[in-house]
Amino acid sequence: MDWENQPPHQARLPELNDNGCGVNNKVMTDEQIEILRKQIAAYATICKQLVELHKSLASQHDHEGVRLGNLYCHPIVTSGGHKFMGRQRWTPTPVQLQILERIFDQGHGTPSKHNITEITSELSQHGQVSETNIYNWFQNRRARSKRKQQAAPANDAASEMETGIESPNGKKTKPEDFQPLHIPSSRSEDLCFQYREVSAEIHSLD
Amino acid sequence: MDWENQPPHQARLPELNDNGCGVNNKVMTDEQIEILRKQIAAYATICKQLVELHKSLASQHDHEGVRLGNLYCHPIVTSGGHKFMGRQRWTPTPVQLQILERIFDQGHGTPSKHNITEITSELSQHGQVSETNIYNWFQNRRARSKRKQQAAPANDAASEMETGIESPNGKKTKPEDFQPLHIPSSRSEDLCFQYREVSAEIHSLD
DNA sequence: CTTTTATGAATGAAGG
DNA sequence: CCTTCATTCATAAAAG
Repeated sequence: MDWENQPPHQARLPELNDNGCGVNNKVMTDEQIEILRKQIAAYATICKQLVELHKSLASQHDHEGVRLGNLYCHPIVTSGGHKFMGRQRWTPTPVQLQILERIFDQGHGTPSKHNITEITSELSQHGQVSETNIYNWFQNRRARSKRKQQAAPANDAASEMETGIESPNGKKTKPEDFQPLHIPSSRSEDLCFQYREVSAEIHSLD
Repeated sequence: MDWENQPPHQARLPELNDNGCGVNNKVMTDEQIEILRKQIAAYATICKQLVELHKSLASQHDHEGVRLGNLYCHPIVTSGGHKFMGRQRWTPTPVQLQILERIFDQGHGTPSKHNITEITSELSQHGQVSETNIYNWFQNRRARSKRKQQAAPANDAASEMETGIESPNGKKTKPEDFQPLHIPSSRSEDLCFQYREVSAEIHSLD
């Protein structure tokens, strides 16, 4: 990695908005904005995939009690007590999450019983998981996705530049409100390809 | 990773929508460009760190589990000293808080949907707030109120409790427990990042 | 400035 | 499906 060694300087963009009017403010066209969005999206993809990679790599070597976050049944036999705290809440690994998201985004809002079984089977290759987990996940995902959609459509051509309001909170400011650029194709096979490409693009950005 | 540490840029032009040249393309201000650039910089940083992490992981191939499975961390790069992330959480004003507390104490254990809207409406007169904020507030308030009650008298009645690992010390468990060891590499506490962060970043692009 | 605490928000699971 | 709860995560605010 060497892209972080760039000297500090201001973002320089191709001056294609210089129409000779004497105005020298730097602006971006829709096209440029789109490019930037794609770049960021590409980074998101890479980051996700790298995390997955790490995750699965780690899980290979980590058979021990994983610290927080990971599933782990506390077989702590209720020693002499009548209360056992089975701290056990499934936490999808990044790999599993990606798969789930993909399936969810593929439109099929119908996770039928059979599909659940299939999905569970697939996810099991990346970590402990049960059908109930999958069922719940889709249930929650759908409900929350829906709930988010119902809010914050009141965003017209408002520009926060002039308002002076520091709060980005218009209505419901949730990260998942809309996904206009929810990652371009998350095919994990394209990692290397995307990696190189983005690297190059980043350089051109500066 | 220093290239994002740049001095305040010089050209700032708040208004640049129409320069009178008849060109009607959408444009971005320097500030907006700066935001985008920093977002990309953040991704670059993350990717770089992840790659390094991966390298060190790979080098110590069959080592003991390098718990990077559940990377937990704070900021997703704090550059320049600007808050460019849209990750801002709502903080009730004293007035709002007072109103909320009053409503909560009024016994209404039922902050139903309609009430939420009403309350939100009222609080909006005292500051920016959303229904989700209110919903969360009551949710948290109830949960924590409950937990506090069950923790208070548990001080001397601990005789019944087993010597289990879990030690409900009353309040919250110490977060320090979660970082027994991280990667055996340098500055390991800096290269954590969470999936959620990336998601938020991406979505905040809009 | 660093560490700790308080609390807004995210989410898996349970109930209806 | 929808609501509610419990637990955890992340961060603004407070403490040192």
